[in-house]
Amino acid sequence: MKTPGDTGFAFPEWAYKPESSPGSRQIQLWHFILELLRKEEYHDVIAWQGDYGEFVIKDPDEVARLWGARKCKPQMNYDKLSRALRYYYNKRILHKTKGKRFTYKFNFNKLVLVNYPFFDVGSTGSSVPQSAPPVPTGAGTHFRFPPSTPSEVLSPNEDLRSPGGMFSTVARRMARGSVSDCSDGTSVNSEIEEGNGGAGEERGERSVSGGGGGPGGGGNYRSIIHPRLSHEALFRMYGGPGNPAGHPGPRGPAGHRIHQEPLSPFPVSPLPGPPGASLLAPPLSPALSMTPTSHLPYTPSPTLSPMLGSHFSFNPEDMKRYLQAHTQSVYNYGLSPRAFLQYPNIVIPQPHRPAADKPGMASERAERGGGGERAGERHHHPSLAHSAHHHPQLPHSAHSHPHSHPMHHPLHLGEEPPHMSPFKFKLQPPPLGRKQRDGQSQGKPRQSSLSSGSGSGSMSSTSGLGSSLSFGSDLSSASGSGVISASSSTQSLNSAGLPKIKVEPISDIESEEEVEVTDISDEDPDERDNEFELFSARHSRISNHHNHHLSNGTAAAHHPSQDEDLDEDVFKAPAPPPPGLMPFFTSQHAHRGLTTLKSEPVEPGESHAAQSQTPSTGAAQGKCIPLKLRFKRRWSEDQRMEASQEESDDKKVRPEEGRNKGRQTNGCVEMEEDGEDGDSPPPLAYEGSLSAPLASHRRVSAELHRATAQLSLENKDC
DNA sequence: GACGGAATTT
DNA sequence: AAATTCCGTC
Repeated sequence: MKTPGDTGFAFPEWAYKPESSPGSRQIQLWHFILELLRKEEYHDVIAWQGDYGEFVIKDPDEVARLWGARKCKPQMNYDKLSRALRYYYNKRILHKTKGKRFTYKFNFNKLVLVNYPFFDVGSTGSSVPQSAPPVPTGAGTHFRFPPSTPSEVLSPNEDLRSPGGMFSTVARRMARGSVSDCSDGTSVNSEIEEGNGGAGEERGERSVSGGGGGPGGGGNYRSIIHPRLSHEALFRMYGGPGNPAGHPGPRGPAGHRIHQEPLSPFPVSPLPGPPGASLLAPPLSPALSMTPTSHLPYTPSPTLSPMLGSHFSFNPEDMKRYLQAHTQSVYNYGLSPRAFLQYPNIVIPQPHRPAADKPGMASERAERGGGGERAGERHHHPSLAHSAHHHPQLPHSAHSHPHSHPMHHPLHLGEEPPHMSPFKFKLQPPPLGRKQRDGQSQGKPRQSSLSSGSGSGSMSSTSGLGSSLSFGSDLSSASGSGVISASSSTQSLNSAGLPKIKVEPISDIESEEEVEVTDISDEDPDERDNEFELFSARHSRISNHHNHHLSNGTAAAHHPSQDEDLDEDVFKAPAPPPPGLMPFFTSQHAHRGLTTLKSEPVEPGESHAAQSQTPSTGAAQGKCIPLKLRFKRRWSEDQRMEASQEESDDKKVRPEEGRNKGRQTNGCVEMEEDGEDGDSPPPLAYEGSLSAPLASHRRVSAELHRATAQLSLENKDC
C-alpha cells in the first residue's frame, strides 16, 4: 500500500532511495560519486576539494568509465555523466561550482535528508541554527516508532508522513545497500570495490561513524557546524577521522591514512557507530562551543553521510530528540503549538544551546567508536599518481579541537557574503521543444527510428520548469508535489497553443523562497512565487482542517484517509515549516493526546530569539502569526545563510521534485557488492548508546538488525 | 566545458 | 524516476 497514510513518509520518495529507486533500482549517480569520493583509491580520479561538499572530477573519463562499468553502460562518457549530474541541479542534490572545471558541490541538506530523514536538516537547506538546536539529550519519554511493515516501508509517498514509517523504511533500505546492476555484478563492483577489502573499508567507516555519526547527533550538529568547517575539522569534531583506531582509512598513497576521505564532508559514516556517541551525544565539537549556533551560517550538514554503505540506524532516543528539536523549532518559528497536539509525548525542551554540550565528547566518542573496522584494506590504488591535488588537509591526528581552517570566518574569501537573493523570476518564452522545432522543420523525430508520433509524453518532462514549490529541501519537494504550479498549467496550455511562459526562480537552491517578510494578506499571488501562492491558499484551507482534526480528537493512528487528511493538514497547517520540520508535523503516528507543551520562549539569548520575538512577531508568538510571515522571516534568515554558502548556481526547482510519486522498491534488493554491506549488517547505532539503552531500544535495534540481516540475505539472492 | 531540452531506455 | 543519448547553444 501506498497509501500515504499507511506509511509515513516524510520526504519525497526519491530521497529515500539513495541506492535504489523505482525508476532505476540501481545505484544512483550521486551515490556512486560519493562512493568514489570516499575511497582513497579514487582520489586521483575524483576528490573532495575546495569548499565544503565540493568535489572535483580530476579524471572525467575515468569517472565516466567507472560509472559506466557500474551501470553496465560501456558507452558512458563524461558528457553523458555530466548530463546526469546536471539533472541533479534541479533536484538540488548537486550544483555546479562555477568557474571550476569539473567541479561540483553536493547539497548536503538534501543528501542528509536522504539518509537521515529524521534529521532536522534545517530546513530548507538552510539550517536554522537556532530554530533547531540540538535537543538536549533527552530525557524524557521514549519515543517509539510505529511499527511498520515492510510493505509499508516501501510505500512511496510524497507527502510527509510520520517519521516512524520512514524510519523503518529507510533503515531497511539502507540495509539493503546499493546495487550493482551489472548483472553479475562482478565487473561492476569490482571497479570500485575490489575485493572484500572494500568491504573492510566501508565497514570501517561505519564503525567509525560512531564518532560522529549518529544521525541524531549529526543532525544536531548540523546546525551547529560552521559552514565553513573544513572536512577535517568535521572529522575531528565527530571523531571520525580522528579516531585512530577507528578509522579504517585505507591508507592512501600519500600515506595519510586518514579517513576515507580527507575532505569528505561526510566525516563519519552515517552508520551508527557507537551508538551512543553519535546520536545522543551531542556535539561537542569544539566548534560548537566556539561558534554559537546562532551565527553559524548554515551549511549542509556534513555530519551524516549518505554514503552507500551506510546503514541507517535509528535510535529511539534520537527520535525523541528529533521530535523535541522540532518542537523547539516550531516555537522558534512561531508555529502554533497546536501542531504539537499530536505529539503528546513530546515535551518541548527548553531552548538550550548546543554549546552546553560538553566539548571533548567528540574525542571520547571517537575513541570508542573506533574500533574495529579496518578489516580489509584495499590494495588497489589508482594508477594515477597521487597527485598533488590532494588536499593535505586531513587531519592526521585526531584533534579534538577545532581546526582553524574550518572555523575560519564565515566570510571566507571565496565565500560571498551572504546576500539575500530576492526571489526573482525569469520570464522567458520557452524555447521550442524539439518536437515543435522538428515539427516546424520537419516532423521527424530526431533520431531516426521512432517516429511515431505521439509525443505526448515529452511534455511532461518539461513541465517542471515553472515554479515549483520547493522549500529548500526535501520537504520542499514534498510539498511541491501537491502544488500545481501555474507554470505547469501554463505549459499545458501551451500545448494547447497558448504561449508558454517559463517562470522560474532565479535564486539559488535553497533560496527559492522569497525571503521578504510580507504580510500574508497582501500577498500577490501573481508575481512571486506561485509557490507561495499555493502555499497560502493551501494554508488557509488547511487551518480549518487542522482544527477539525483536533476536534476529532485523537485520530486513530493509521487510517489512511485520516492520515491523508492529517497529513495534509499537517503538511499545510503549520506555516510552511522548514523542511526539516515537516516530517515531524506530519507524523501521523505520533500519539495524540494532549501534550504537555511547555511554551518556551524561543531561545533566550539567541539572536534569533530576537527574531521570533521581534516586535511584529512577538506579539504573535502565542497566537497565530501569519504563517507566511513567520515562515518567511525564518526563511529569510536561512536563506541568507544559505545564500552565502551556495552560489546561486541552482536555479530552478522543478515540480518534479515535488511530485514524485514513489514507487516501492521491489523485491529485489540490491546490495552493494562492496563487501561492506554484504556481510552482516552493521551494528546499530544506538546500541551502545549514550544514554542508558533501554530495553525498548534494544528491542528495536534487534529488530532492525534482523531486518537488515534478512535484507542482506535477500540481496544476495538477487 | 557547461547547460539543458527532448526522446528513449531501464 | 533516474538515467542515457543526442544535440544545439553559450
